[in-house]
Amino acid sequence: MPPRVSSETHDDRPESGPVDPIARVRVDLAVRHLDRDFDYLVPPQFDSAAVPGARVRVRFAGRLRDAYVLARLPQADVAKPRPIERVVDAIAPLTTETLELVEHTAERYVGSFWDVARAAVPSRHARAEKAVLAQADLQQPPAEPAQDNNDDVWAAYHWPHRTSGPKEPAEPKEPAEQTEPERIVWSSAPGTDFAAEICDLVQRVHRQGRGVVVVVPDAADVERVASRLLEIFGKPEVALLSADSGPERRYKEFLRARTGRARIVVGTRNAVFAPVADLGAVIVWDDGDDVYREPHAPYWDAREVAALRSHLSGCDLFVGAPARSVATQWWVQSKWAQAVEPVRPAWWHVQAIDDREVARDPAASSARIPTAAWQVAQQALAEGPVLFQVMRRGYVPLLACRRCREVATCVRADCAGALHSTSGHAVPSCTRCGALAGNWSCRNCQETGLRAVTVGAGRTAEELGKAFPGVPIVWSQADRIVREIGEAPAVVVATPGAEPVAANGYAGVVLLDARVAPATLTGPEQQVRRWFAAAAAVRPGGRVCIVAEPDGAGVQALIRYDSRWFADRQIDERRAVGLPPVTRVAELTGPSTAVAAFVESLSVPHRLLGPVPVEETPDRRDVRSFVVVDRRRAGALTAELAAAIRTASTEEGSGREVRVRMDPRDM
DNA sequence: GAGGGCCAGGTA
DNA sequence: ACCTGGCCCTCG
Repeated sequence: MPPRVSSETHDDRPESGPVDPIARVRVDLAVRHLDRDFDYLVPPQFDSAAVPGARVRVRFAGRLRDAYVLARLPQADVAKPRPIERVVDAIAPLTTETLELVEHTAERYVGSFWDVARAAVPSRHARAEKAVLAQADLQQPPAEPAQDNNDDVWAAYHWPHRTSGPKEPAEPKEPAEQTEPERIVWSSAPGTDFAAEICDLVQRVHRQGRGVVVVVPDAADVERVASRLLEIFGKPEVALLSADSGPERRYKEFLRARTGRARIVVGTRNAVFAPVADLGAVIVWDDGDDVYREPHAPYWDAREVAALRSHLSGCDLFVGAPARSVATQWWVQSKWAQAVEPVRPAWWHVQAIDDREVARDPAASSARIPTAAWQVAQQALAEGPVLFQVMRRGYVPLLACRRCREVATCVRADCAGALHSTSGHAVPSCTRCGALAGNWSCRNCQETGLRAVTVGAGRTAEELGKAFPGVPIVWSQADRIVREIGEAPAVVVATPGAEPVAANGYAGVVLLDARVAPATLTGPEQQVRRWFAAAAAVRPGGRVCIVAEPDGAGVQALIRYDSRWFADRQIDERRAVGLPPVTRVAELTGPSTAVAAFVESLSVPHRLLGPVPVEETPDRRDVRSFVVVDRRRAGALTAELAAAIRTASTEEGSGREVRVRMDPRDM
């Protein structure tokens, strides 16, 4: 990042026209080699509005384009800069702090400034801006926050530097004071409420008079955390940034944060960039969730952006999750962050049922649910609701030939989609084209009978309903999610992430489909994360049962309630094979010659994995390669890849089709 | 990416 | 002397 002169350093210049008459801008152009600085002249009428972080219209190569002002300078690096045409907003969307964050994020992920800025700033809405400006006069002083955290929400944790709770500064920090930011990762103790913990952290930051950003996986979590915060701080102090609130509302909330009216921001992924002045802390909840990876280029990761923000701005960072992620445990190992460990309560008990015995269990009424698990559920149901976690949604998501066990495919010759069945009496149908498979016969052996390969939540719910007559059955999965249930006994069947919140916790939790670990890099970590998320929803004294071999590392971690230990083991394994987070990785996808040319251009010492063909693009012959480097060389790697992208952008050929993804969550 | 300048080679 | 096409460079 080139050093930049800020306007503040030139206050002592003579009073002749605007002090720094030049705006260094980044223009919104779809071409990567033009993602660099250009200087424009600021006419006097725009002097006060064209500040760093402001959006302006400029003439570039003869056409009007949007641009962000990065800095104001006394001199341009060209003889005759063109003037800025106009300033777009009454309120500059970015602060100097978020501007810097956007730039560094683009650099880290080998992306363009505008691709990141588009994620950081919601689409402009003039009416929303007008409304926020109109509120300026009738702004009342913030209400005194209600103090209702008498009971210590951290009672079940070991904090590193005191008996409980984050450090409490005696007096508000001086802005100039350079104290080492506090970086904390915590994993939930069983039966605790993450929303209460987050609220406590927010209150501590707020008491210092500083702003705070809370990032959670989805809109439902925003709702859950915000409802508590609104109760404590009142509506004006809290801004909600989630995609499903509509463009006007969203931009309004964004500007309430930007103008300092709301000092607390709660939102999804993109909120990690929220322009909060005098930011005291960023709080991220459940960083292991894949939704933190932006699906569009340059594929930034909100957890890493939060870390970058803490690094750049010196704000505190709190990352919590039901289970320690490998990434945050790496922070702990490298002393970048400190861990807050849950204290395993005396009542914690996990029964692991070896599924090798399930097959031999004559009393098991389902091949999947051993007798011991039925008994656990039966006992717990006398006390309250019981959660069954299953991996697959639907009824029977995958069918196969009864005789030869070949996966059953669509009856239409031109469609090779797999068959599934949506209920006990429905005709199987194709998952791809929807065609009914009433007259199916096996392509391999002509058999017409089908058998279930996997069992979904629906079928499990049906089986459990028969087993526990009179007990209400709740079936929750992504497309038919149930958010909350009461404290009455109920059988709850849910897929990971769709577990309803039980009013008083679950009396029992049964983890099914736990036998096979997915064979991907982060598969075991994801699996453990799902188990902990469900198991931690058990109420004190409740029972947890997992159908898996008890000697697996993940199951052992659950039994000991020690996800940190599991993450440490994962890091050991990654270290042995030289994979992230011990190393850093760039994933290159595109036409094989172009990917090869990119790799060829690298001078940084690296290890190459691949290329392997990409299955997702059957129409094209794309390949994927992974460039693995020592962590210390990651900066050199991103710089060289950025140079390769710029070069390819000016050239003919397929180089422009190469996609770079830094540090993918899975490989 | 798109427009403009510039040189090469062809045409009146 | 003038047109045309292709290449490459710049764009502030």
